[in-house]
Amino acid sequence: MADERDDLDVSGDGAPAAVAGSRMTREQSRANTRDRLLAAARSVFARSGFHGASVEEIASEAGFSTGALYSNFDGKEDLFLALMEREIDEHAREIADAVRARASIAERATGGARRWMTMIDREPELLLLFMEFWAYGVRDPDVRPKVAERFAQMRQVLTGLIADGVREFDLELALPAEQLAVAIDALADGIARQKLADPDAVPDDLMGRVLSLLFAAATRPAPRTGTRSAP
Amino acid sequence: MADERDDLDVSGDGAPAAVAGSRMTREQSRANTRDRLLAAARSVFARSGFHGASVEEIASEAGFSTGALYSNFDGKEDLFLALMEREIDEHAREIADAVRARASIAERATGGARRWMTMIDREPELLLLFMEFWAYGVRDPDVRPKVAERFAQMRQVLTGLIADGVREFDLELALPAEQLAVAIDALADGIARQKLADPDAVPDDLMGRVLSLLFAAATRPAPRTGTRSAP
DNA sequence: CGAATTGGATAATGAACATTATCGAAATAA
DNA sequence: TTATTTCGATAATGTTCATTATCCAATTCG
Repeated sequence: MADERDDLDVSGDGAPAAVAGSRMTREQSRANTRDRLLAAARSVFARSGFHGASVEEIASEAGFSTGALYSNFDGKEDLFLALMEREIDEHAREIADAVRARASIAERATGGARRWMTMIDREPELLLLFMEFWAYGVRDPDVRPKVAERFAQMRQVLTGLIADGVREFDLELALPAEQLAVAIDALADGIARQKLADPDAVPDDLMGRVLSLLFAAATRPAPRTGTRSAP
Repeated sequence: MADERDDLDVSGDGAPAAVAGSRMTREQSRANTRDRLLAAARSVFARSGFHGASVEEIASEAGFSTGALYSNFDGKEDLFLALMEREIDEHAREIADAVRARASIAERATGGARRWMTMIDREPELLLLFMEFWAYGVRDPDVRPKVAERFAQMRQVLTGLIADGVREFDLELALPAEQLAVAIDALADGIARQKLADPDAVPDDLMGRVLSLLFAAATRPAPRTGTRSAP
C-alpha cells in the first residue's frame, strides 16, 4: 500500500503553518497544531468576537476537532489569552520600530501616531477583539490580572520609548515617563475606539498633532547636565 | 358612586419610582413599569455585564415577568440602548456642570478631569458596561450607528464646552474644537480603561495634568478681535 | 353596561455551545 | 516486536437563555 502520508495540506493557510514536509517528531507536530489552532483562533475571533466565536468553529477552521483544541489549551479563555499575548508582542514591536526610526521628537511622535492609525485601518477587528476581551477580562477576578499584565506590557514599551527620547535629545519632562506613557496609551486606545465606531469622526492626522502638542508642552531642554547639548 | 378617577397626576414623575399611590392610568402604569425595568436593567447589567445578564433576571429584579419586558422593549438590545441613552445624558450633564463652574481654562480642564476620575471611581461597572456594549455594537451593522450616535452625543457636549471656553476667554485654537473634543474624549475613555484594568497605574491627577498641558499647547490668546481683550 | 384593546403572566420552544469522557491510532520506548 | 504514552477524534452532556405563542384581567371606549 502506498504510504500516502503527505497529509493533504490543502489549507494554504499560509501564515504560521509548519509545512508537514516529512515526518515530524511529537513535539514538532504538537507545536504545529498549536500554531494552526492559534491562527484559526485569530481569524475566527476577529470575525465573530470573543463571545460570538465558538470553539467548534475555531477547531474546525484549523482542520481539527474540539478535542484537539482542548488537548492544547485549557479552554476558550486560555486560547484567547495565548493569542492576545502573541499579538500584543507583535504590535508593540511594530510601533517601537516606527518610533525609533525617526530623528526628532516631533517626528517620533507623528511617526508612531501614523503607524498606529495604519494599524487601526488594517486590522480593526483585532483591536475590537482586544477591547471586547478587555471588558470581559476586567470583570472576572481571575482574568483581570492577566489582562492588566498584557496592557502593562504595552505601557512599558511606551515608557521605554519616551525614556530613550529623553536621553537622546537631552530633555526634561514635566511628568514622569511612566505617566506620560499611560496618557499616550490612553489616547491611542481612545482614538482607536472612536475611529472604530465612527471612522469619519477621526481625521488621520489628529493623533499625531495632539501628540506633538502634548510633547511640546511636556518637554523642555534639560538644564546643563554632563551630557553635551550644545545650543 | 365616587368616581375615584381623579388621579390628577400626583406623580411628580420623578425618576423611576411612581408610587402606586392611587389608581394609575394606563399610560402612567406603562411608563412606570418601563422605568422600573430600566432601573433593574441598570443594576443587573452593571453587575453582570451585557452578555452575562439575562433578561429573566432583569425582569424578575424589577418584579415583572419576561413577558412584561418584551412588551415594553424590543428585546435585550433595545432595552440596553434605552438605558445607555439615559445614562449618557446624565453623565454628560454632570461633566458639563463641573466644567462650567470653574473660572479659568486650566481650572475648567482640571475640574472636568477630576469629575471624570470621580465618576470612574464611583461607578466603574457602568463604564465597563458601556465599553462592553460598545464592542458588541460596533460589530453589528444595525447597532453600530446607534452606538456611534451615543458617543457623538458626548463629543458634542465637549465641543460645546471648548467653544464656550474659547469664546469666554477669547482664545485661539491650534486645532478645530471638534477635533480637540475627539482627543479629549479619547483620552478620557482611555484613562478610564487603564484605571479599570489596573487602578494603581493611573494617578488621580494625571488626567488633569495632561489636559492642562494639552490646553496650554493648543490655545493662545486671540489676536485683536472686536471683543475687548485689552492686553 | 358590553365590547374591544392591551399590559403583563405563564410556559413552551428550540437552539447554541463549552466542556468532558472515552477511545483509536500513531509514535516513542523497551 | 511489544508495551506505553499521548495526540487528537467522536460523540455525548447538560445547561443556559433569548424569544414567542397563548391567555387572563383590567382598562378604555362606545
